[in-house]
Amino acid sequence: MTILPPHFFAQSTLTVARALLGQRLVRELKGQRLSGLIMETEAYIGPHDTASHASKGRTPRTELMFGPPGRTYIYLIYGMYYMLNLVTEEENFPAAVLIRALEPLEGVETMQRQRALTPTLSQRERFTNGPGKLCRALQIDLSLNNWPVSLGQNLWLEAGQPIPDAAAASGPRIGVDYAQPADRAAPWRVWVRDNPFVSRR
DNA sequence: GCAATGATGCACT
DNA sequence: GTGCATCATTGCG
Repeated sequence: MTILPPHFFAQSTLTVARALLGQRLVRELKGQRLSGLIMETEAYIGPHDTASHASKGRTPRTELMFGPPGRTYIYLIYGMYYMLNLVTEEENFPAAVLIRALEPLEGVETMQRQRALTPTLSQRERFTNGPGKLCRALQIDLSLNNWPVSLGQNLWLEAGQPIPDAAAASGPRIGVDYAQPADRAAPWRVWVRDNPFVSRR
């Protein structure tokens, strides 16, 4: 079992977004392992990407995106969902990868319980197929903000299942209609083709 | 099947 | 006061 090291996240953001597909995200909760393989990510790159929070400049909230790679950037959206990002590239260049979907592997019943799903929504495909949903399922909140993910505690990544190029797809990001047209159209969302755990079924 | 909508807290003008 | 890197439910047909 190999924990992804800090220099993995120091690469270009698109490289990291692609390389994260198939890697295993692990959450340790009260001694129990919850984990899943990453099936979908999105890249937010640099100070001029108007889809990125960092395009507004350095603020207390976006400061982490300007920080060193290999840490989390987590924020609350719509008053109720957390988003999990991993900071990439060198310090002072604001960039991160949003984790959008997982295939749940370990702790599936715990994830289901934390999502408090009704029976009609109890398929495994629905537990973690969206950025807000996976944070709820893995109990990821602001207490994990700015967390170094190479320590192998609380939250980390392990080498998973390599995804061949033929199985990887890319396209425009989701939920960024407020961005400039060029940024809205940039194919910076990456996912595993025909995978049932990807968001927006 | 789909589109429309309400929930809900906080960063930022 | 405005606007979110979302999701589950409702109301259609």
